[in-house]
Amino acid sequence: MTAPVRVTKDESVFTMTVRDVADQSGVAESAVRFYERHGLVEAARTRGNQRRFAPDAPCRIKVARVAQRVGLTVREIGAVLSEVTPDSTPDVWARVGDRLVAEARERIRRLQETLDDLGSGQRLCEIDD
Amino acid sequence: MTAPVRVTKDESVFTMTVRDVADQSGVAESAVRFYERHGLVEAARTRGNQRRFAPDAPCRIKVARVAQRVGLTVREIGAVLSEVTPDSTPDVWARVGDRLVAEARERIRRLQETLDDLGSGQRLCEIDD
DNA sequence: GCTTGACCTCAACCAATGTTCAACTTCTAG
DNA sequence: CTAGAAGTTGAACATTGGTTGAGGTCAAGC
Repeated sequence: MTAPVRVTKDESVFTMTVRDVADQSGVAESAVRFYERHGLVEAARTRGNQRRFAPDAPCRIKVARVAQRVGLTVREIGAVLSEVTPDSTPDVWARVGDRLVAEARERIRRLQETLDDLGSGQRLCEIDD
Repeated sequence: MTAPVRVTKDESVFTMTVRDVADQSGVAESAVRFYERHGLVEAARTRGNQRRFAPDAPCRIKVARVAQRVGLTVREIGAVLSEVTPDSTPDVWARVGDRLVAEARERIRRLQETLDDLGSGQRLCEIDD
């Protein structure tokens, strides 16, 4: 053993620029920075203070966008994604998926409820919140 | 004919105060004023500049809230409600109901689409917007 | 050495949907 | 008639999810 081995983190995986992540995830650079500030993705910094993202960043952002579609706030998405690391096993991702499915079902359920109210023959202004 | 007859508008139906409307529709007074500013409800003014609403105001606001639940913006709701007057026939209200039903169905459809994507076995980060 | 492009931060702005506050005015009941 | 409850306005604030712009830095190529 000649050199110290860094077990915890290989900095070299942090290679993607903001531009790269924006392109590959399909959002604006400003959004990438916004998501980083809110903890959805993590970035290392170069000596010149520039962000460098790991290759999982675009994926995380894409998942975040799906999560937004089902109605999670950025804060909630941050919490969900904080459970996932680059070395997470697939079942961790599966739980994220489950969470999104549950959320989507709930939204659908509530909308369907409203829809049922609307079709109930009840007069519109008598539908309660 | 001794007195001029006002055929167009009987001001005397505008009797409800902001407080009345807020109570009967279940929203805050500030919201009632907000909705008035955005044209969801109309108010006459007393000589002292206070709002007086017609009895249909709470109903309009309740419908507006249902409309919000199905995803319409205040602007859109204003447009929808502008079709309805106190003397509208029931079928005008029915069309409002239809519009809300259509909107709710559309939202449900889109959510269901996302849900299907989530269940498709596809990896999360490969779901497109 | 200089220009160019990509990046940085921080602050301001946008839209939607209200709420809250201060400073007044009006209405109503006794 | 007068006190107190209730109404008025406009501006500022809050929250969510970003975008835009000014002013500054950094690295590379000519």
